[in-house]
Amino acid sequence: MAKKKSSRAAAPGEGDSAASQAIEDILTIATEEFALKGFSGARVDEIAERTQTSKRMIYYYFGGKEALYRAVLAKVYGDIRNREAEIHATELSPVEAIRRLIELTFDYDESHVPFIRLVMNENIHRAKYLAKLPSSRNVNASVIKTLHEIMERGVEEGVFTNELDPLDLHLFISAFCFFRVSNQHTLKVLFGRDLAEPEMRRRHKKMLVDAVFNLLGVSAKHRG
Amino acid sequence: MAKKKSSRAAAPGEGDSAASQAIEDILTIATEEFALKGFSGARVDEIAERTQTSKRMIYYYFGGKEALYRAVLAKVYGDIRNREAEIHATELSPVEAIRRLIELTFDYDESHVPFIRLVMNENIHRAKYLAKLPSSRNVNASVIKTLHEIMERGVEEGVFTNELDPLDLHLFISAFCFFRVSNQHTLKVLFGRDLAEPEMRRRHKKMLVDAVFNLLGVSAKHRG
Amino acid sequence: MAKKKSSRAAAPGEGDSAASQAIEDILTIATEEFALKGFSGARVDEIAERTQTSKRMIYYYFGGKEALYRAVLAKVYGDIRNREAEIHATELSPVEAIRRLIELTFDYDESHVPFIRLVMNENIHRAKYLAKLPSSRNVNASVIKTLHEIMERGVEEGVFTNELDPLDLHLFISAFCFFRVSNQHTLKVLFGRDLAEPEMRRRHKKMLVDAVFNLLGVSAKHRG
Amino acid sequence: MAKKKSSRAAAPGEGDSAASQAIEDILTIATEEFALKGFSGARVDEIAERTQTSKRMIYYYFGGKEALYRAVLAKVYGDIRNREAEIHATELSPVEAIRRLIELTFDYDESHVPFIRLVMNENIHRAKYLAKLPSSRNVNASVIKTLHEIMERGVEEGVFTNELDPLDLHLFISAFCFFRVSNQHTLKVLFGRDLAEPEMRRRHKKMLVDAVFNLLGVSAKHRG
DNA sequence: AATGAATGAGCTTTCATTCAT
DNA sequence: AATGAATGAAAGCTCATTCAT
Repeated sequence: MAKKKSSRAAAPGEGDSAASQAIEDILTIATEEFALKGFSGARVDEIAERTQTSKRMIYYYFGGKEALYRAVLAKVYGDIRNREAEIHATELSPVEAIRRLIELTFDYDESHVPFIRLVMNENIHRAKYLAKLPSSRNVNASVIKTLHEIMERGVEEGVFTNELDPLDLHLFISAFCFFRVSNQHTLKVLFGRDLAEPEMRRRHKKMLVDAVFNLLGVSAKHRG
Repeated sequence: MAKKKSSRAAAPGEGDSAASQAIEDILTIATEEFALKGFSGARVDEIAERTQTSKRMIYYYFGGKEALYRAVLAKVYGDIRNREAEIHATELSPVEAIRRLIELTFDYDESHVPFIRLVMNENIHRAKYLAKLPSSRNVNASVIKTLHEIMERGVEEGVFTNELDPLDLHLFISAFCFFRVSNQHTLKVLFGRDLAEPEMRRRHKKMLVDAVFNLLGVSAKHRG
Repeated sequence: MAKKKSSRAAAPGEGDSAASQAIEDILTIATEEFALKGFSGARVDEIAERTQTSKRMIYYYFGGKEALYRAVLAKVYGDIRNREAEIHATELSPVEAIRRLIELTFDYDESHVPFIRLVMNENIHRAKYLAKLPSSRNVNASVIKTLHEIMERGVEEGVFTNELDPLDLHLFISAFCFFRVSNQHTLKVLFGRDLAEPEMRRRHKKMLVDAVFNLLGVSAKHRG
Repeated sequence: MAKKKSSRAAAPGEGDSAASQAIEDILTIATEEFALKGFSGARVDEIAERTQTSKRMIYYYFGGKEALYRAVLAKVYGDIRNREAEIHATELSPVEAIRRLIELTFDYDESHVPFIRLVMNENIHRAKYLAKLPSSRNVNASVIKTLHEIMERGVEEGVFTNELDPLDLHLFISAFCFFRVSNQHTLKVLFGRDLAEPEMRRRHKKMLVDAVFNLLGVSAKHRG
């Protein structure tokens, strides 16, 4: 890599200097390693080896294994906001917004295995590291707000005939989407079925959408 | 070598000798430690220290850290069968059997946090150790059979107007029950709510039962 | 094996009781293991496992690893006497006696690899254990005496025109016979040749006989 | 990983940095220890203790006990080349070259006990580690070539009237020189004689030279 | 006389981290 | 600002041996 760059400015994390690139590189590899092996299972040596930089740099830039792990956590939790922004709930009918939200969650979880695994790992550690993140508190508040808004509209329009706690609904949706991915390996061993089978995927997605519409009391004719 | 010892000593838990007791003791503590810290995070030293026996004995009885972990895994997965036996599905009406099954799963997961955490840990390790257990394959096959039998009866009696894949339904139920416990810590940090709040527990349980009855097409009058 | 024998007499090592059989069994396996891995490399556990008896019995009968090793050493060094008895030097002409001695040594070493390896191992340990054997001192004295007697006769008869120190000659013969076996593995790696090849064997044997006759000043016509 | 380090660090001994010195230091002590106790008998702790560096450094520089042992092996086998270079066979008459070669081998083996012991140890391990050395194959090929060249010249010049396989002759010479050192301890115990006694040394050396000249068919007048 | 169960001591190895420039 | 070299502490594991009957 570049040895000497005269301008070494840029706030940590956004610049394009050699340093920033190294940081990005480390974060990418670290995300994979922590997701793959968990916090205790991951090895600083191994992360360093897969990186363009040296082990020493990890300490230089991040301070230690835990700090690196926290940086990884902050990154992946930050990425979720992008998902929610994509819903554009206000532009859709309540029914479509819900359907969209579920499908997005379903697909996001399935395609972001490292994120799922990091969350699992956090729970193994009783969210110890997540709790230390300054950004952690309000990360998911927006989902709740979005859900709340959709449900309010649905009730007003008379399509949702059942009121639910937004958090309950969020958990209900998240649980199934998350579990399918998080527990795929034990499920594979126990039942000999791969949850990624396209047919099963489709069935599961539909089942979840149906279940949510049922809970919200959406009549058949309103489901489109 | 150690394998032979292990299989002989740790065998069916009938004995009550001092050895059997020590083994039981080790298994109990090890279950807690592995559940608490995961496989990599748990320390043989620490398990030994909390035990009546010495670290050396763990190697004597089990052969190594991994073998001990596998014994723990075998134990907790074995315990699940007891839960299922408690359902007595055939003695109940289909509706009651389903309700019973859901409530039992809900309660079991909530009251067996170590089991939940061990399963999480297994998934972190891509079910590597579970796959090595000779008993792993048919552990959960019985749930599927039970579910299948209940659903068949429900359809025959005309109370279930919707047919579902038993595995799909099992996953649907498991996901919510499991997720509430497995992800309780990140959820607590993110939403500031404790999922063990009695009110929320009740609401969640009811929500799941409702959702399943909806999926099975059970009319309001048949739900009791 | 037999569990209880009423008569438990017999001095250690010669009787035919169950105990004696067990001792013999242990000695046989121990010889193999010590020859294979050396003193430090051999494992009491492994010896016990390959034995009909238990590890505990090794301590019961022999007292410990070192004592067992010494017993093995005593046994294999004792066996050598049988070799020398087979020479019947006095019944042969000096030339034939020498030839016979060399060929016997050559063949014995080649066919008693464990013995060779135990001697190597002893030298690794600076003959520490051999020195502790009560029988060690006079073990090989007889070879020297035999050689001395043959050479004396040869000189008297005028067939040996050169006088040699019997010990020197013994070492000269032993060295080549021993080395071919003891160093066969490194030689194989270094030169890619297996010293057990029949042709090479024959050549080596002849070379040694020739060399010794030369040293003893045996003229061509007397060599037969 | 460590392999990389090892091969980089322990590489051609040209460097004189602190690291190189530490490596040299470790290698020296390790050579002694492995020669003294064998591979299994030697303790990493003990090597470290006798070293200027720590046990940890041994793993840092070499990667493990086995790797260290292999490095030791590579070093001592490499040193032999220096011996052969000293012969300057081509500058000597065939008779003198042979004499020189024998005397050098005789003296080298006697003054390099650790080397002898390491070779013994390798044979205990069936040359397992030597076989893994990339340099092992052609180490001794040159001796054979040298011998071949000398013998060819001797035959041409009419001083060697007997043809021999160079490898056979090499083994013949090596056997005696090696055995005198390798088996000195058991021989001391068995015969009560120290092979290092100056008189015996001289006699043995002469005996070997004589024996070889005899095998090569060198007449008395050509021996100088 | 015979033995299953237990174990202290010490082994090799690994880990995240910091020194020194 | 950047880094190669070094390391204390502790991890998992193995060994010959002895306890208790």
